[in-house]
Amino acid sequence: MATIQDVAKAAGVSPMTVSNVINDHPNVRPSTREKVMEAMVRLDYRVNVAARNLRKGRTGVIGLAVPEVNSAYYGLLAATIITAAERRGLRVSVEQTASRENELDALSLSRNRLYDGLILSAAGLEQADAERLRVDHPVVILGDRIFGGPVDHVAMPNFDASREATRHLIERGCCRIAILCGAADEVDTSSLRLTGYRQALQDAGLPSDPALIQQVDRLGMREGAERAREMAESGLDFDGVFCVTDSLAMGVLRGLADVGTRVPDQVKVIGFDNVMESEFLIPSLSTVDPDHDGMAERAVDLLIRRIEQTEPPTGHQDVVGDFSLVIRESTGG
Amino acid sequence: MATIQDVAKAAGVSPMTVSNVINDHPNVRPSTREKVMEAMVRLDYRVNVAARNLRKGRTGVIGLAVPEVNSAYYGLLAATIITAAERRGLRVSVEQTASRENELDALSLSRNRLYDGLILSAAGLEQADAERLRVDHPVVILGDRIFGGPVDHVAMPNFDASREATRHLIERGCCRIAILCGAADEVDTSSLRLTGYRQALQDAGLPSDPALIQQVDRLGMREGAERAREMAESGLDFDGVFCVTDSLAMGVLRGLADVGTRVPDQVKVIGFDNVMESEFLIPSLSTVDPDHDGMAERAVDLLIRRIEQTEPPTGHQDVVGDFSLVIRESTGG
DNA sequence: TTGTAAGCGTTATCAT
DNA sequence: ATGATAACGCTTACAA
Repeated sequence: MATIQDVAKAAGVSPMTVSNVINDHPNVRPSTREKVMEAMVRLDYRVNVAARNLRKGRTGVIGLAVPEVNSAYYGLLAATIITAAERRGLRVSVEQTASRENELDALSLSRNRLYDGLILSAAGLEQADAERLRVDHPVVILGDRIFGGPVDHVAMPNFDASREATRHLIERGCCRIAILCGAADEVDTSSLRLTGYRQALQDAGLPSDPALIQQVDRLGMREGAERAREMAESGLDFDGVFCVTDSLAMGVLRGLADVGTRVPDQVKVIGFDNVMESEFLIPSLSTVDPDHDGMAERAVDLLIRRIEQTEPPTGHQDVVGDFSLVIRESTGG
Repeated sequence: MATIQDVAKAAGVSPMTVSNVINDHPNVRPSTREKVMEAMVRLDYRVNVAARNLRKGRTGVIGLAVPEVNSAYYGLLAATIITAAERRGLRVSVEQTASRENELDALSLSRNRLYDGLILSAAGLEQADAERLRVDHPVVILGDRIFGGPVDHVAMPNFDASREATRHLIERGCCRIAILCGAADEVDTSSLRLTGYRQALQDAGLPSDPALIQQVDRLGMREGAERAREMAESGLDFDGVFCVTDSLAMGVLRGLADVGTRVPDQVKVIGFDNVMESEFLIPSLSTVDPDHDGMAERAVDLLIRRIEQTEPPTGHQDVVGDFSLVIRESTGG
């Protein structure tokens, strides 16, 4: 493995000149550059990134930590962040955290030094963990469980969007609307969306029946399908379902089909995320379309700001994204 | 940012002793360890990974480069590889390549030094690029365009599985079976699967009608839906479709629904990949279920072998994975 | 059991 | 325009 020294020797110049050639510094005579280039090719020289990182204290790579990589939503999130970062000349490296402990690990600087900064999409962290976010390293949190923490934060428009989604079901004539969400024990995605749902019911003067609040362990397709079947088979009376994620909604569509319930005729279904798949489902899925691009852009911008500033972090931002509703067949087109 | 030196000073020992504590070396007196630990906590010491990498030449992280992160198949692939690597004590960092050029970049040692090795899921590389794979760095290729190259290689059972999938359609009574694949100009996923399809037709004594070979630009849902509509609207006579990916198949199901064609009654559809979603589609999707776990295990094993061996690489392996068929509603259950 | 010295490969600074 | 020197933070080899 050739080093800068080897190239320098081969080209008959100093290591510094080789470095200048590599980094496109201006003051290199064309003939010298030529010689060096030739030597680099001949020796098949590759820069040692570890050494460069050590010296520069920068890698040009940011980390993105997500709870799972095999999920429609996080896949979309990753793609969006990668695009936004690319525009700013940064590469992205995606890691799966899978557990709350791993989320905290991802934060720990020890793992972190490979990246100039970290975008952490946290599902498991709670307000109680907020203090542990006080790291002297650029971090932006994507998620809903932590506000006003010692860290920049980009969140979904959970309340407003859920209210709109529920209102849409009401406008389409639903009056027994169920919500499918996770255990909403504290401030998290599910509880925020549940609040929006409740508000919409109240706005419309509809009663809120606890039996219609359906909580599942995971927000995945399987859980959605199982619960939908149970709801139908138990004789629960409902004519609309607001699912707090599109994955849940995909499952619900399937579960309702299993028991012969027609969507949207008998029950209307709306999701949240506007995942790529939702457009192609049968029936196609009405859903909340968060401004993924805008939020990704914002998250990357915030992170870059922290990366480039030298003073200790201060004035942390809480950004809430935009959204719109996409109406498709599952609520009657 | 505290360094080992700072900790050493604070604890009244040498940097080496601190290093020994960090790395759990045996010969450290408990009382010394105590002192050092205390100093580390007090100074909030974190090891600088860049420096350690430079010195050790190892990172404990392997890279996984995929064409796109927002795709059901690559999401599944990433999750499977991560699981397999975790079992072997390695962390995985996922990167999106998006283009053939980026795939070659990912290979280039310059990017690569951040990882102990790279698993490259190559979509764009061709046999012509094989020589460029001759890198003195651990690499395992996942994909179908390169065989017998200077690199370990894990491939899907493309031919056999496609033949089985097509045969299944024939057994279910289809005799005008279309295939939806990418431009099959050379050795790649699409052409291998196309060959299996042709073989199955021939096995059954069915004619192979060129009009039934439908090539699309991308193997995504949108392309599947558009092409299915075109096929139906153009009056093409077909009663079965073998899609070379589940994403294509998802689109086809949607496209056929758009034009009022019933699946599986009028047309049967089978996919390839057994992506998470396929179980929950309406109708649920019959598909080839490759042995994802086995292949991931194999890829990680091969990579580790290369990482741990010091001699120049030799005896490269071409591994082909296992598969089974999953029969669901889209071919009549 | 602990410490010293040297070097991993690169680049910033300053000198020539 | 080019080069000498030192330093980034860590660990291996060896000495004490």
